[in-house]
Amino acid sequence: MNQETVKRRLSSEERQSEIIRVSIELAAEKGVDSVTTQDMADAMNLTQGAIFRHFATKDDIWVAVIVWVRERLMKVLDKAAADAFNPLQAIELMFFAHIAFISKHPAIPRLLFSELLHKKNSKLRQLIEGIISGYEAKVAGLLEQGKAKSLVSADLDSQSAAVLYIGMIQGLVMQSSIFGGKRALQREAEKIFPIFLYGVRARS
Amino acid sequence: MNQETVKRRLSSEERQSEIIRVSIELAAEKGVDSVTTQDMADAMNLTQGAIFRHFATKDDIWVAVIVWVRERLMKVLDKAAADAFNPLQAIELMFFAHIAFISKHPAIPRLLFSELLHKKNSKLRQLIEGIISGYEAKVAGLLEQGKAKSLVSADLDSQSAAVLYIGMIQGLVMQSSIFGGKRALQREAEKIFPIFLYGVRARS
DNA sequence: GCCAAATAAGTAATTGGTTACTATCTTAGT
DNA sequence: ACTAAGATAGTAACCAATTACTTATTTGGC
Repeated sequence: MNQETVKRRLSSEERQSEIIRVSIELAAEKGVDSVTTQDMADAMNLTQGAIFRHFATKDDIWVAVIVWVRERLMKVLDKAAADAFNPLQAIELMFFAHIAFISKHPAIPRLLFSELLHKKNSKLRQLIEGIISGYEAKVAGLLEQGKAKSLVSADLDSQSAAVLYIGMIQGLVMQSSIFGGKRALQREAEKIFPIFLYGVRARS
Repeated sequence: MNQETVKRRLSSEERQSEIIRVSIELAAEKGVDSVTTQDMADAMNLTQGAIFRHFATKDDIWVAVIVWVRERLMKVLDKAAADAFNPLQAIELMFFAHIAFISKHPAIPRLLFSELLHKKNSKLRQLIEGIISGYEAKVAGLLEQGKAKSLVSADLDSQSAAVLYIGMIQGLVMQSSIFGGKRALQREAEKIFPIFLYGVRARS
């Protein structure tokens, strides 16, 4: 046994982080619903039962994953928006920051936009709903600010535009899931965003 | 036992149709992945084993469901597009026909846009990919026709616009899945489509 | 038109496999 | 030596698929 495969014991906190990490990886590979606790254990050279030293139930793992995603995603989005000179640019920077985030973590959209929603688990459902409706509210708010600065069409329905914004991301994810890898996602994002922009921009 | 509950034997063809029907219903209620053959059997007052007189495997059921959806959806879309006076109107009519179709069969988007894609089952994956890419091609083609008639901006990327179109539907589905029922879906659709339209239309 | 034989739909029970979760024992790290 | 992480070996529930058997429906020869 070399240094690499020596079995070290980690603190529960460290293991929780590792479980969250491998869960996201595995979800990217084979879909959220088909990730088993055995898969997780295998991915970190642990026995299946050991998982339950650190999480009481499997659902708790997904809750922790979603919380992790929320924190990271919000940080990325806020940071991107902070660099903008105007509300419309803030939306643009957020969009491309989100796409870059997805490129790095392909499981994210699958976690937020998929079947997980429809399980009875209300904690998970509530979390995901909170993230998405919060996101929509943020986009809609920026669009309203854009209206005040005459950057955005005055008769635009901001809420609907925010739905279109979210859908744009979903569409891109589906596109790349069907046709290709990460590079395609970035490239397609650059082509699709101007269409959205024309849709919301103040007409001259 | 009254007339209603008398157990009649149905031909395999009839049973297959019934299995497809209840599978779609159940998928709408509890998500595709959590529909069991027992659920199906219960929903049609049959024993679980009897399902396998009519389909060799459970996957074959989902394949049949997707084929059914493809046929119905394509019929609905073609019919809608046929009534249009120009390519842009064709896209609009298709869009609202699709929304109406989803309102009637809420499981449809969940079947096409969900985890089912990511299973190894290549037959299913191929089918769904075919439907979506065919749909995109149809929308992109109409947009190209729109360009020829100067209805659509000449510098529009039709393929990307088609992705946005698909995403618009996904966004609406997610919206209504989170916030509400069918009426909301139709109403939101009417508010969101003009934004897409402004995005692709020829600028004056 | 009748009826026995063939066919096919349905039942009940079971099989083999998977999965989340647990009880008990072991051992690494401090 | 004590504590907490991990191993081992379960259990109960669930699920797709199969088997042996039953019964409804169809069909072909008269």
